[in-house]
Amino acid sequence: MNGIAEKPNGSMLDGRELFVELSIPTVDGVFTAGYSEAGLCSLTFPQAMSSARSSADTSGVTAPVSQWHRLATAAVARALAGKPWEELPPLDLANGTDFQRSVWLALCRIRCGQTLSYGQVAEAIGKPKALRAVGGACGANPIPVLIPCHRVLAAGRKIGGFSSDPKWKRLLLQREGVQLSD
DNA sequence: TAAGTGCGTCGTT
DNA sequence: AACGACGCACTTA
Repeated sequence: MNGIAEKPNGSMLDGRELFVELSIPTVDGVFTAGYSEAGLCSLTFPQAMSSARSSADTSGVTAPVSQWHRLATAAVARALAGKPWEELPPLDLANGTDFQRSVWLALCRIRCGQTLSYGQVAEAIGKPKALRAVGGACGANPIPVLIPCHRVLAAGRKIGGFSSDPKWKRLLLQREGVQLSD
């Protein structure tokens, strides 16, 4: 399934824009990473209907993309092991609104094994009353796992929501040694 | 206690 | 104008 593809947000390529999808095989299934000319722009969890394709074949992509993909692949492996990663490729967050970007950046500052509540994230970006909108921005996170939206819990250390299967949120938190109240 | 209802709040569609 | 990956106060059982 590697190669040129449609962007996750549905917008078609305009011919000037680069977008490639490469697979990231892991112990928990095959993730899919999307790259633009600016960096990593999407990451999706293994699909229920997993494709037979399992190798990350970077032949035919530009040098920066293959380097970014090495970094992303290593980082995802570390994340799934519940450990902090060394380095990330540049993240292309151009899709998001200013508000969403401010939330996603705040999430990137939460360390492995540490969690914040939606309210605390809202405070961190200087909009203490926008806690509900923070949930919306988490749901719009184009790069889950590496932009660790799973480290945002509801008040009282309850699990809170998760756009894709909540089992991933529980799994990631458990691997990081985070204890939930429910 | 546990579970359910109502409402303030605000970014997004 | 309606809808949430929220949080709190306030019923009910």
